[in-house]
Amino acid sequence: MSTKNKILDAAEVLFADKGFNGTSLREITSQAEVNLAAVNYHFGSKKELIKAVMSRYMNELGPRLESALGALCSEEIKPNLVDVFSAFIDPLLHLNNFKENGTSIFLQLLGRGYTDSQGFLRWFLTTQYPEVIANFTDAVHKAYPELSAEEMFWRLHFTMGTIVFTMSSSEALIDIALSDFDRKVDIAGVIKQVIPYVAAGVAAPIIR
Amino acid sequence: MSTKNKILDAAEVLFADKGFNGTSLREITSQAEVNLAAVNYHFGSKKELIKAVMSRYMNELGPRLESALGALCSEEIKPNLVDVFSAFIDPLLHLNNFKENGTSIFLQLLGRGYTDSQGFLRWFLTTQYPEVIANFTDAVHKAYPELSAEEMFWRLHFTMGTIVFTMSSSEALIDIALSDFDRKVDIAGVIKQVIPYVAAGVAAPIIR
DNA sequence: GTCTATAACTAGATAGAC
DNA sequence: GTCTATCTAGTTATAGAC
Repeated sequence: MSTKNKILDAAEVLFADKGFNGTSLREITSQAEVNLAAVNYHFGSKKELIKAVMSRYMNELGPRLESALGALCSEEIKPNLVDVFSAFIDPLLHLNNFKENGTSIFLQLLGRGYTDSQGFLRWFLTTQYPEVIANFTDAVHKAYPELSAEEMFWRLHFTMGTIVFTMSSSEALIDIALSDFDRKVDIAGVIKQVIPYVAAGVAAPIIR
Repeated sequence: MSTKNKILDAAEVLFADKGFNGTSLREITSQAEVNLAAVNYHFGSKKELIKAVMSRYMNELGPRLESALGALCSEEIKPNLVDVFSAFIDPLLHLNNFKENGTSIFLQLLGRGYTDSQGFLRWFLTTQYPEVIANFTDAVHKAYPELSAEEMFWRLHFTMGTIVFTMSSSEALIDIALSDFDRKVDIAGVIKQVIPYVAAGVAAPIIR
């Protein structure tokens, strides 16, 4: 296993857990069992390392998400919103094959990127992967054409917030579900819980 | 104006904007135009300062929220979920009288507290202000008694996520609404947009 | 490519004069 | 209660030997 990958593997777990600001290069390199200087040698800077961590996941997720949403849009019959959100399940869970706890780590990273470092990751995703976002809004529009572009903007953002925030604290939620309700859930279980919620939210009556 | 309050006023804005980890005591004291050592003199540590910032808001919000939710629970007729969530509007907007942009700042701080510093603020709120949470779950239970305690737990967490995440990035959202849709919204407008969404989410059909 | 050593800087916290 | 000066420990990043 290469030094570069050792760094990426250690960094993503620490970033997901403690945020980008909250994780030092020293923690990463000692966890990865490589020399401190290796990060700057292989990636140039901490910021570039963050981009590399996210890109590795996006390159895995993006094509699968595009084809799942694309299939939904090209069907003859109109999809419903639960179908649209359900299209995310397989691509997201596939990240668990790519990497242990990959789904959970990726979604936590996404949440960190939105709140840490004042939205630099939002910029990164929207400029580097705009086709994923376009695919999604197309699918939602097909499922719910009455929704205006502005309403769509608001509701998609609320949905993003729900998912990302839930996943940022998914470990705590899984612990609470076990201790308070004696219910053993994993990340797939959390995703299945959240889909009816966001689908209903997006489909809510429009009040003016 | 006392040094203590000057520090609190400067700290809350910086914390909301850049997170707790992302804000140094040096930034706070220079913004507040007080000496660096004053934070440790008046608050003991950075962590205690964070608690003091949150307490100032919670002490303002808590009683108003309790009476608004209490009124709803003591009514003869069953409230609906939109009423329950709408009970938050006045107490939250009242924070704007207490402090310029108080509503926005408080909700951003809440979001920071959930994601920064590995949930220490969640612990702080649930242990220091449990009656606010109990009031809310009672009101939701009265509006939607079919929801099991476990479903309630999940959906209230999703709701918290939606609100808090939305407010963390409310400035960006308000900018986008203006530039892309020529719509001028303020923080009250964002709250009114989000209520139908979360009410529908909480009221979503239960799938097992 | 990988290492040690260290530069250059920033963090939170404190001792002690006033 | 407020200041300066400083301590200790942390940070990212780099120069240069191997």
